[in-house]
Amino acid sequence: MTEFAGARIYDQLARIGKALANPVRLRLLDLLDAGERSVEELSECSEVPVKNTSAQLRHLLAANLVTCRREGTRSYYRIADPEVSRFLGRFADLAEHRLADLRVEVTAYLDDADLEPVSVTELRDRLHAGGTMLVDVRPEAEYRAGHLPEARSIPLARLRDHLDELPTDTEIVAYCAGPYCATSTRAVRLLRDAGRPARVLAGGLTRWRRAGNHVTRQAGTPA
Amino acid sequence: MTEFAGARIYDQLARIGKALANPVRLRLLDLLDAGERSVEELSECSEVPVKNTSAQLRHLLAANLVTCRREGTRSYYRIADPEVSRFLGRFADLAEHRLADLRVEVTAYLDDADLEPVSVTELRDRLHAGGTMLVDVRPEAEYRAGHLPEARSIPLARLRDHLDELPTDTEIVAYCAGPYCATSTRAVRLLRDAGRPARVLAGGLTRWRRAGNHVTRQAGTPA
DNA sequence: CCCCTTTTCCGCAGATCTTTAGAATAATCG
DNA sequence: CGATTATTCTAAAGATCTGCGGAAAAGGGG
Repeated sequence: MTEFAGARIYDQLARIGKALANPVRLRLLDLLDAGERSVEELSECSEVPVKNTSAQLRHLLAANLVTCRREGTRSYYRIADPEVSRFLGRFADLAEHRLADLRVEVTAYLDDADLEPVSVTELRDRLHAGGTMLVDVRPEAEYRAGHLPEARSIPLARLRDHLDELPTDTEIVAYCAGPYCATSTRAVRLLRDAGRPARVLAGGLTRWRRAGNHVTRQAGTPA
Repeated sequence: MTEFAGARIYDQLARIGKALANPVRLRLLDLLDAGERSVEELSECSEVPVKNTSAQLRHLLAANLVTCRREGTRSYYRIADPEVSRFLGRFADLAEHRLADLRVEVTAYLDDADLEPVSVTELRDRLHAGGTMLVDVRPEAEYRAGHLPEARSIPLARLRDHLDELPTDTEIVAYCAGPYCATSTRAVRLLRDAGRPARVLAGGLTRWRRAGNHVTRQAGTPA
């Protein structure tokens, strides 16, 4: 009746939808959103067998959401385009907005209400004003792949050994990968137990990036 | 490694993705984006059997993307939230941006390059300035469900009979449902053959709405 | 109450997607 | 050139989704 194009156009649209229809692929996209990764790294981070990771990455490649670059014996994947990155943020926003279950899962998992999360804008103001120490508590490899300006890398696993290097009078803000990552929450609990005034960055690196802020890459890491 | 929430959070996200992973569902969402519809209307417009339409609508309902309202013996579905509508636009933008195949399909199907499509912003300026006649060429039922301000309804099927009411000196802009709808293209060809200076509105009602412009609803049609 | 319309539920056959094992490829290093 | 490592390809079992026939709700209207 409305004389729409045949199924073909909607088949094409559905290719993008299908790419987003699987939890493993969404997880991989979120990981890639933080920076380029090899298959093995992705597999390790997502706790999905390498073969399966590779298979799902091929789906994402087919949907043109990621690109692949070979270097020696390994393949590095990355988000194809900043447009995709922006879209992922909107996708997550919609999901959070529409799915009550998701909100429940997130708050139950993160459980950071008492840690006084710092918003991205508030953090930016604080960094500008000075007097705040910013700590990246992710594994060092992730820090190298891209981190907040002025952030110091102290992976959660090594945090306890570096306590004496942290001030007791300056506020510490810890962050990790993304909005569904609990590493920074754990870090802040540890810091508070050690008497440090610490808070988490709400939404982690992902939300920082999505707000359009700059991310520092280690020299040598390809742009 | 990164201590992400278990699969649960990504399972929830994937619920939205799955809803977008099927061409029929995407088509239904596009139809609903133009206004509330009953199952039967949707079935007719999308050329999908009623049973199947109903089944797919239940999926969308489960994903919380649409809502349902019963009136007498029939069910009316609609987009759950303007947020969803906005998201659909972004989804289509991403698809068009990333999928070369989609662009090919669209241009091959619409084939309106020679019809000098008018952009939404240009149309708004023209309406403001006056001297442009705006015609809605969709079936009358769709016009009633929601149309552009100042638009006159002349369904494509009846256009030939109403030619004498159309000016020969004022530019006519015709529009239909959405970016993948060819009704307005046909209407403009017909008008041009009849010596009228006509152009199509690029993206139709859908793009007009997505640009945040007002849509007029007939009295009696529930908001 | 029965009949009619519209929509939904049930269930099954066929298609598609996911996961993983095993083989193949591709690059690197002795 | 053979051994090694990282990744992809192939294939197949299992899970999930889709489309549709038949039947059941749920609301009118006579």
